[in-house]
Amino acid sequence: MAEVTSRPGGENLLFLTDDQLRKGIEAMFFAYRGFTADPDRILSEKGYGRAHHRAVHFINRSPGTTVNNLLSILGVTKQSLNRVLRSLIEDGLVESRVGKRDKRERHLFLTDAGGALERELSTAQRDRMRGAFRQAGPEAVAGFKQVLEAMMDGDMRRHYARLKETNG
Amino acid sequence: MAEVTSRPGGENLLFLTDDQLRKGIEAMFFAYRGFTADPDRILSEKGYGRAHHRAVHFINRSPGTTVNNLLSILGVTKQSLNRVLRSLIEDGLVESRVGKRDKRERHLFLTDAGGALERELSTAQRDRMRGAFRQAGPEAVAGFKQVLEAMMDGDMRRHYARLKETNG
DNA sequence: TTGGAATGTCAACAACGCTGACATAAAGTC
DNA sequence: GACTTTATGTCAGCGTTGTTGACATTCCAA
Repeated sequence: MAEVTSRPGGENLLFLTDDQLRKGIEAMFFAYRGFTADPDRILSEKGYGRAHHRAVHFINRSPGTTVNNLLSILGVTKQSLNRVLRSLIEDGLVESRVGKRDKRERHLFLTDAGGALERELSTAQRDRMRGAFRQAGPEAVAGFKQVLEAMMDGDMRRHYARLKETNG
Repeated sequence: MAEVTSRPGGENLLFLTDDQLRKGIEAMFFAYRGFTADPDRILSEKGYGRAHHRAVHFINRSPGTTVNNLLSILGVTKQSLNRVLRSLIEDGLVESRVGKRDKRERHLFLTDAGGALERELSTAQRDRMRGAFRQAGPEAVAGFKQVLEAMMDGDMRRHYARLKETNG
């Protein structure tokens, strides 16, 4: 698989060799560790985990979102999310309000304390991302986002696209 | 944070706004789900998890590696890795050979069956990566790798750099 | 009004991180 | 040879976060 791959168009497809793909896979693995390292440290000090971070992040992004909507974004079962939400509500970081039109629904909001945790976590994660972006430069960042978006499953790409348009 | 940020050099640093960083963070989250989705499906059918995939991947990449080396690559505790290795050895996917020079060490190898599982998993993951790479194009892929490498912790970047030079 | 769909909660279980304590065996040191 | 350190592994136990199953509530449509 080390030969030059080419297509009718004549473009060089060396970047699609198994070896290049393997490097991409390992880069994703190692980079994701860095991506989560800083929030993980903060969370473990407070007795929370990554699932709490994700819930807090997306509630902050879409205040008033329902449990069901959060489920489809996070891609976990409602039972798994429920456990996390319960602890966040008990600790006063998240508020759950019964829906007005549909009383089955619970609308989720961050409290002031929840907002503070969200800022602490997102600041740490943004600092890491900013360092990487600055080091790599704007063209690299554009490519980074293109590849990541192409790697998503359809459902996730839809969620990503919707959130992209929501300024934070 | 919506203003244009600029530096003495005069370059436009709009790509470092909080909003752009937030998009990068969400892209990482959603893309990583896609990245692991296909192997996860295969693994769950066989009663394994992601930890087994990682072990099999890196043993394949560095046949004869020691448990200790694997630990530092994977960044988990020996107890956690041991649980995974034990099941892989019991199931005949991994072979553990006592070191010749240093008999305390165990050198790890994939058996034929282990190699077959590795190929099945890496083929699925490469297919996804290939689709994303092809869709995004070579310049985007170069940027993707630059940003990911800049996002890694120092230890992980060292492991990544060493593996990059090893053809697979 | 009654039955099914949607929504969310509670209980129990599995995978896989973690720490701590301890056993074994080999290497290097005194 | 005795001692210490290093490498590996086991056992026990715990926490987070996935999973499925059972169930209560609410809404809507037949």
